[in-house]
Amino acid sequence: MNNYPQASRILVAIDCIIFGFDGKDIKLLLIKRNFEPEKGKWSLMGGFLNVDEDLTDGAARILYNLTGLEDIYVEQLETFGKANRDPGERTVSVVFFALIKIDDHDSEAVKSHNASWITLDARPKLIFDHEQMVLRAIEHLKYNAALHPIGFELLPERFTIPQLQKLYEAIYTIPIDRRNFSRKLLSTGLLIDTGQKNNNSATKKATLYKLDAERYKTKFHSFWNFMPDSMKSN
Amino acid sequence: MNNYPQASRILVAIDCIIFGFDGKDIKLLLIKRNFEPEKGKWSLMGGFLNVDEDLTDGAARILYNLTGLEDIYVEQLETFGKANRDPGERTVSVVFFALIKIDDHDSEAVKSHNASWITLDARPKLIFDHEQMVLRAIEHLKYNAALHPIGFELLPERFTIPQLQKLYEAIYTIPIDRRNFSRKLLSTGLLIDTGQKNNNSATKKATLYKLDAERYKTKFHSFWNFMPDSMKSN
DNA sequence: TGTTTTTAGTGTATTATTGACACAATTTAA
DNA sequence: TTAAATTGTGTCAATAATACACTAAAAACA
Repeated sequence: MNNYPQASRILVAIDCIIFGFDGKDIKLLLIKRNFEPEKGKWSLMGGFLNVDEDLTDGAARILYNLTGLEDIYVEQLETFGKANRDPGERTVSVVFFALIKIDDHDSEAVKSHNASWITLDARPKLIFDHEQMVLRAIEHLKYNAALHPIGFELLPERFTIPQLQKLYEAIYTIPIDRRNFSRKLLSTGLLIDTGQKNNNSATKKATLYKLDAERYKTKFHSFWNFMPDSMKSN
Repeated sequence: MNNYPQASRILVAIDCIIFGFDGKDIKLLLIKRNFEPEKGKWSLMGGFLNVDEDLTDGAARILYNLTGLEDIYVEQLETFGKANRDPGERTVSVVFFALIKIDDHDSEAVKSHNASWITLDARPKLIFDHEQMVLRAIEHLKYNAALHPIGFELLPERFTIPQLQKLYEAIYTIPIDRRNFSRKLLSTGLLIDTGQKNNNSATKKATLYKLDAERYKTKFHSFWNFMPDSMKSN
């Protein structure tokens, strides 16, 4: 069956931007390719869409292969379609944006793909247009973390408000007032006090919170103001 | 040259959501297909990406063919990739979101494509997953028009604040307080008073404004608050 | 044991923004 | 001239954001 005889069939790739947070820096999961083409160079984790596979399933497959995780936070980001973006053959790439809790991933799977967590500002040169994809993903992260509660996806199940603040300071590379930040976050009603305290701390132990899963789901698309207005200046 | 022998080549379609505003209702430019497949049914304007064509050029080509316009506001919206979304052959569709000044389009081109402007809530059943695409586009319009100055793309070069308000009321289907809306819009500094008055009015003539093009360009990505907080409720 | 240092948690005064509403001005038609 | 419709501007109270001060807890160390 061929309803569209004159149209071009094109390779459809999937590339994944995977962000993590180690408590101090935002990190990217990148692979050093031990396969052709471009063997030995750094790139995003990717693959090709199969002809009988849903696009979202393709992204989930690639993410699972690299991280061993099935319940990752994923959004479709943008499709990159410059005619010459892959010198090997015309390929359109659908880029996905993923946030993971950095300690949850399967380190065996990561190792077998020759992948590493790399701090954002220490990232190497990447193949093709992958650097543009990363820039687009950083932009997306900054934009969306200010409006929607996606930051939590980068933190452990239980987290403290100071941890959350360090995350936001890493995303926006600005200092944030501790007291105003705390008030703003607590006023969303998203945080549930677990009654536990953080033991990692060297001094006063901070309260551990978890997400109010119900409220998170139903209010995810409300606009919040997680960042000071100065971030969104005119 | 074939670097990826085992990967699938897939049709890549481009579909365009084209919004207009007639002063009263938000409208969609839809085509009644006079070609196979699905002849006689309604659909979005679309086509296939050529193998040597940039994705954005493909979208511009399709938009130009239908509207005769070259300087349309276009964003890439989302790529739809369910395996069975086109029963004819596996096709991935990249959907573009376009806003046009409804009086600017070439009505000959529109007629020759068998296209019509159709009010949003009077739209017919569409082929394939085009209804989902439209819903996604409406969501995008509502979300982005509240934060960024994209509404102007739907109005003539020179417009009045009451016209602008009617547009926002059509997008969100809520009444907006005239005085607060005016204050909010003027405070953005985006509007330049042309000194002219609108003649269409039956009573008091409203001031015609135009966009401050410089400020529009440089401040486009700032966050604004074009809608009352109640729209973005917790 | 108590003092110092560091980090966490809560409070408050000032300023800016928003929302609700009143009133004056302009234009056409009766 | 008057009435009706619409536009433009102003005010006040409530709310939210910002800048800052103080108290509490925990560990290190004299």
